[in-house]
Order: sequence, then structure tokens, then C-alpha cells
Amino acid sequence: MRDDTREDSQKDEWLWGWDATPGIISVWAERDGRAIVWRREPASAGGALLREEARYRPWLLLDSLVDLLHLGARLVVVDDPQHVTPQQAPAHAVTYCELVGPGRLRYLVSAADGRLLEQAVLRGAGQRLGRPASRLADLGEGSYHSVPPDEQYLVATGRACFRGLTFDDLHRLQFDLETTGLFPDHDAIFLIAVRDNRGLARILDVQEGARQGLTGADAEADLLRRFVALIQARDPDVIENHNLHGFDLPFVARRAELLGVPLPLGRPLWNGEHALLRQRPAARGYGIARGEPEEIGDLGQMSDSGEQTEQTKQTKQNDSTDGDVEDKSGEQRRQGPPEVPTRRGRSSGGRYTMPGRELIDTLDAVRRYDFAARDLPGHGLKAVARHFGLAAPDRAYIEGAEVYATWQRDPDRVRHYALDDVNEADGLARLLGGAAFALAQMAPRRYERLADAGPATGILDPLIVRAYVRAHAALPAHSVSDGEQHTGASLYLFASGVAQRIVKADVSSLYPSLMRQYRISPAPDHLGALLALVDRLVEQRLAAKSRAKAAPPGSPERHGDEAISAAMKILVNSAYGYLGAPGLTRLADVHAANEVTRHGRATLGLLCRELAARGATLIEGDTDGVYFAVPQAWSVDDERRLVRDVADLLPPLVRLEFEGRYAAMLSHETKNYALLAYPSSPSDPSSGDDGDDEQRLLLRGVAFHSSRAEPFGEVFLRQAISCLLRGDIPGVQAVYMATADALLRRELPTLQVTTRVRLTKTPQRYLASRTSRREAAYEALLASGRTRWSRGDQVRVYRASGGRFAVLVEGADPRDYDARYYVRLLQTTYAARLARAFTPDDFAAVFAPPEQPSLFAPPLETIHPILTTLAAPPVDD
DNA sequence: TTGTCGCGGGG
DNA sequence: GTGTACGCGACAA
Repeated sequence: MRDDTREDSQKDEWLWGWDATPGIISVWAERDGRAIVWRREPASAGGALLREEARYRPWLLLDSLVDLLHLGARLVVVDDPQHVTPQQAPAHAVTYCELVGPGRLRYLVSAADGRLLEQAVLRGAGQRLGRPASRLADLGEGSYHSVPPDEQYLVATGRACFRGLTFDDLHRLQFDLETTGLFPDHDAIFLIAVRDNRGLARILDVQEGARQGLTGADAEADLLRRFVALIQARDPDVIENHNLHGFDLPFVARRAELLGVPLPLGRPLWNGEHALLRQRPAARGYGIARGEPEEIGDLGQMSDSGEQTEQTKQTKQNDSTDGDVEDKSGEQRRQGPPEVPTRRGRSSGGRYTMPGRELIDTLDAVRRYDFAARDLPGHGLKAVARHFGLAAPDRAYIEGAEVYATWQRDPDRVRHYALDDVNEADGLARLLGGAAFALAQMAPRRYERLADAGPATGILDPLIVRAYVRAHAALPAHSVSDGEQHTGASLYLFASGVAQRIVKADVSSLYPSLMRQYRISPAPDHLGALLALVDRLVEQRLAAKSRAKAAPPGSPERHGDEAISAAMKILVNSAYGYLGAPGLTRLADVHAANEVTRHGRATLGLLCRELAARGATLIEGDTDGVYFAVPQAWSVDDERRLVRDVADLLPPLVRLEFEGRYAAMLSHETKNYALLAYPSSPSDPSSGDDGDDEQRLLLRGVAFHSSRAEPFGEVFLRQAISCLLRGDIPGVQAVYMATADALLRRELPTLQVTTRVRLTKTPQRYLASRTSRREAAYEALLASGRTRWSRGDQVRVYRASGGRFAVLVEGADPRDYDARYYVRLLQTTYAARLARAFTPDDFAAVFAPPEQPSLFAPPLETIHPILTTLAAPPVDD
């Protein structure tokens, strides 16, 4: 009993660290052993900001002491190299201890100054290798492990961020740029919207400078200086925006460089001056992101916002300014000019940082969310904000390419738009940023790094390293692939067409459950850290979920517990991915991963067989869950009993859950289906036909919505499938006929037949390739007289009468679309998505060409949707 | 037709 | 200090 408790608290330390220091917001450490910790009191305690200078003992892990033997008596063995008193070893000593167990990295070494520690190791390595060693990497793969200074500090102290703070205790600021275009070499910033969660909402723009007689580059430089002053004055803990690292920061950095404006946006370090914006070391970032210069040149001349701006012209004259985002007091980190976004430059690598503040890109949070949920229409700010209901009713929308032109015509509209942007960025950060906030309370990394980290390499690995160091266990060398093939999950389509009384049952967190149930652990993990973490995460997540449910909706407590639950879900679900990524994760073990998927396939097979044996009609099974239909006469209780009966056949940690029930389903292909929810009263499918069926319709898969689809097609699909799932076949045909009719009469607005296309070629590039291949979007631009556009512009294109392509100008509605073409598209593309629901004859009758209705078709009333069985339940193996 | 590459975001 | 998935459309062979 007492052993259990001690073991539990040890494993809690692996997950949460062991030092309860509250309120840490950010840590900045140098390799020389100095650290600065910024802490904030909870708002309830005054919310003051504290700045503490600290020291830590830099450390690293080695596979051998041989490179340190040259130190002689200056190499001293101690119990705990991360905490050494002057009595234990002199100040200039390198200290070490030997770690236990079979891992290759079996020496924890430390010194008062990390640079001296490294130099000592490198000197010994140079002697051993017979050539100078200048970096730890020269020691060779797998013979050492070191982490950045701030993480050394957090591991050594057992501290973590945000203890005792709620999300809103952080001082969070959002800013958003409005620019004349996408390319900072040639476009300029004319407006910056700034808001924070302490009541600020401000627009900075070049018109203010203009009132003092500043124009062009002077006005832009003045704008940047006022921006810097505002950040310093507000002194936020966190700076957020959507695509912050991919657009706003590189744009600001580049413009500042060209204009010669320094960017001291960080908090003061030791010298008392605000630290400059810098790039986070990310080797991969630039090279590929620099882009092809001649293309950038093209873009400058072809900017869609017309002529080059005053600002840009003037800026060009002082291209050689020495603006520098480097912190002169720090190490020389920058290896080249700041990254600019280019065609290939989605800047997953290029990241920025500023001491004392955490830079959070809501695009990262959106991607992390959608990785699991897969229900977002896109990852853009506006689309996501609308999806989550964050968009204000009077939200201003301006197409990207129109922003600058709108500014010149109607600046207040752009101001409104930019404030809407920062407000939505704030809402998004609150809604989706909680997970990273909670992760920062666990893992020994800064918040901003946890926000963009991959969960396996970026979070689990640091947790595991900290656990090994804490337990004084020798750390296994980094895994390499032994060639074992990774096997996957199973996916079955049992039936296609239409079925009623649908139930979805799935195993919550299947893979981690199987790891726990069958104690599947990667072979090199002699400490058992991964499985112990998964155990803790699953247990504590359940607790956090029930705490969240008990807390008042909207309360900080609820937000906090939901965030912990979301964070733990991310970690739990990545434990399996961790196993299967040799070369990426330290303790990968593909054999163990395959053991998990093997149990997973067996579990899904068992579910399917047992459900079918008890009267269910299987429709689709995927990895960890099944859609099936039950007989018409069954009650909800019958459905639940079935799921419970089958759940009882599974081992205790593998929990089958009743996930949902639906009135009807159209099964099209695997992962492509439509579900009709029951009317408002979930227990009574026959009640309340209030005509909002379309809202109760859930469409899944690319067959039912693709970003390129014409709006009229999506509308048709929703209406037709809604009728279909209600059994209203005449209604399906009526929708079809009405849509065709509206097209033929051109009653549908032109917007309904357009597709949104993003332009990837410059005019020159397209003209060069035009002879060999014509592309609709560019032909449309040329046909409408546009010879100038910018890469990255999005346009709406449609097919106009006479077979030519046309661009739809915002606000226009010429109704000159090729109606017959779109009627054909309605038949061949959209109606076809309902084909599985009918016999071929019935399909032909329902969707006859509108101009020649079939005389011999069966009456619609006699047509019923069908369900076709495609496969039997998998057999036991 | 089939295989490979690049994109997703920001103005 | 390593990225990353996944599905689609564009382009080359």
C-alpha cells in the first residue's frame, strides 16, 4: 500500500514535475547558468508581474566519461549533478553521476557554466578522435543528449509553467497587420490592429503619421515604432494571432529590416533593455523559404493592388539598411535574413521568439484541433471563426486582394475589419489554445514551443527524458528502424445505400486502452515511463472531465479542466504514434506498435461479429467504431442493451461506448456518408417534423463537401439528401428539378456556380505555359481583361455562356453562366452522390434529364431507397 | 492514363 | 533540432 502510494507520486512527478512554484509565465536561460523567470500572480491576488533572476546547473547526458577524464581531479562524482553544493565540488569542477539500468546514455554530467562543460567534453572528444570537435554533434549520433537552456532549467528544477493560473490570468495581446500585399520585399504595412484582454482595442495606421507630415516609408517606419512602443507599454505575457509565424512576424521583421527600425519587442533581460525579436533556432526554416528571387521581382511589378505603393517605392531606395532583429546582448542566433513567406515557404520551421513573452499562433491550435476532429471547412481565420460561432453579427469581410484598395476608398471599413480579425484571433485562442496552456503545466518546455510541437517528439519525448533524469535511470539511445513494417487499422464497408435507425458505437481511446490492457510497452523503455504516463493520463483525464462537468459553464475552472482534458487526450492519443515512429521518437518500437494494431483489428472484428449476431445490420467499421442499423421495432433501450451486451465481451480497460443514434444514414463509400439526426426529442423519431431537417443533416467525407464545390451543388446535396433520408423520393426529384430549372432560367445568382481558385502562377509564368496547357482560372482572368495578379490571390471563376471562362468580380452578378453546363454538372457530379440509394432504373427515373422527363418511368411513390450488402462481418482469426 | 510534387495560411 | 497527416489538384512522363 505504502509502496503503491510512493510509486503513484513518483509517476505524478513524471507527468507534472515536482516543484509547485506558482505563476511561471516564461523562462529565459543562457548556457552560462543564468536564468530569468517571469511569474504572474493570479488576478485574484493582484495580478502583479514578478521578474526573478535565478541560477541553474547546466547538464547533459553522455554515454561515456572518457572525454572528461582529462579533467583529472576536476571531475567529481556526486549524488545529484543538478544540485551541487560548494562542499561537494569546487566551483570549476565538472560533476557527474552514473545512472542505473541498461540505457546507453548512462552519465548525467553538469557544471556551473554550460559553455565550460561543453568545452571540456569537446576537448576530450578532440583528443580521442584525433581531430578538433567544435560541436556536441561531433561526438556522434546517440552518444549524448542535450536540451536547450530553458528546458535544462525546467528539468533540473522540476518546475513547469502556469501553476495556479487560469488562462485569463495571462495578459494576452493580439495584433494583426494589414498590408498592401503578401510579400514584404515589395509590399508595405499600412495598419496594425492591436487588442488585449485588459481592455485595449486600438488601430495604428499610416494616416496618423500622415497628419504629422510623414509619408511613404517614413510613415511605415513610424507605424512600426508606435507598434513597438505600444507592445512595451502594454507588456503582454502572450502575443497571439492567426498565422503569426507564417505571416505577421516575418512580415514585420522584414519590413523593419528594410526600414531600419529595431524591434525591441521582448522583455528586458539582464542588461535592462527590451530584448529584440529573434528567430528561434530552426535549421530547416530558411533555405527552402527564401524563394526564387526573380519570382518575387515579378510579383512586385504585378501586385494586384495596382501600382507599387508610395511606401514601397521609397523603401527600395534604402534597401541596404542595417535593421537587425538580432539581440546584440545574446548569442548570435540568426544565420540569415528573416524568412519571408514564399511559394514554398509555409514556415513550419521558421519561428520567432522574444524573451519574456510567449508567441502563440492560433493556426497551430486550429491544425491540432482538426487533426482529430476533421470537421473544419478550412483553416483560415474567418472560416474557423464562423464554424465555431465566434464571428460577430456585423463582422466585416474583405477579400485579401481587395484590402488595400478598400483602405484607399474606405479606411474605416478596413479598421473595422482588422479589429474583427484580432477579436476572432482572441476567441480562437481561448477556444482552442487551452490544450497548449495545460500542456505547459506538465512538460518541461516553454508554452510557445508546446503550442506548435508535435505531440510525440515535442511533448512525450521531453516528458520521458525528464522522467529518466528524475529517476536517475540510464536513457536509451535514440531508436532506429529495424525494418519492421508498420501494420495498420482495419476499415470495412459492409453496406452502401440508405438505412434507418442507425447507431454508432465506438471504443474510446482504443489504442491507449489496448496498451494499458495488454501492458504493451516499448522494449527499450526499461523504466516503463511511457506506459506509466499513459496510465496517469487516462486516469487523470477522466477526473478532469468530471470536474469540468461539475463546474459552472463558462467558468475559468471549467475552461481549465476542459483544457487539461484536451491536453491529455492529445498526449494519450499520440502514445501509439510514439511507438510507431522509429528515428523520430527515442523509445519507438514498431513491434509493440504492431501488437497494438493487431489487438485493435481483433477488437473491431469481434465487435462487428457480435453486433451482427445480435440482429444489427452492419454498415461501416473503421479502426475503433461501427455504424450499424437496428430493426425498426427496437427501442432506444434495445439499442443501448445491445451495445452493453457486446461491451461486456471486451476486457475491462477496453470500453465500448454508445456514441450516438441517427434516424437514417446514406452510406456512399468508406468515410463518406450522410447522417440524419432524430428530431428534437431524441427518444421519439416520429415526433416534430419541423422542417429543419437540413440542419439535422451531417455530411461526412469529400464526396459531400469539397472546398472546390460550386455552392449550388452543396445546397442541392443537402436538400436532396435530407429528403432522401426522410424517405421523400418525390421531394428528391422536386429539389433536382427546381435546381435545374433555376439554373436554366438563370434564377440562381452567379456566385452559386463559381468555384474559388487560388492563383499559383504569375502572369508571366502562365503566359509561358499557356500554349501547352490552358487553365480555366487564368483564361478567365485574361478574358475579363485582367493581366495583373499576384500569386496567392483567390478568385471566383465560372463557366460563362459560349464556353468561355469568367471571373466573378466581388459584388457583381452578371447571370451569364452556361446554364446547360451546370445542369449537366448537377446530374453527373452531384446527383451521382445519391446513386447508391437506388436501383439503376429508379435512379434514372428520379434524375431524368429535366428537359426530357421519362414517359415510362415508374411512379415515384413506388420507389424506395435501397441498402446493398457488400461484405459479411470479418471472421475470427 | 499513371506517378510525383506541392499545398493547406497570411494581404 | 529533427516535423506531420491526409487528401486533392496540378503537372510531367
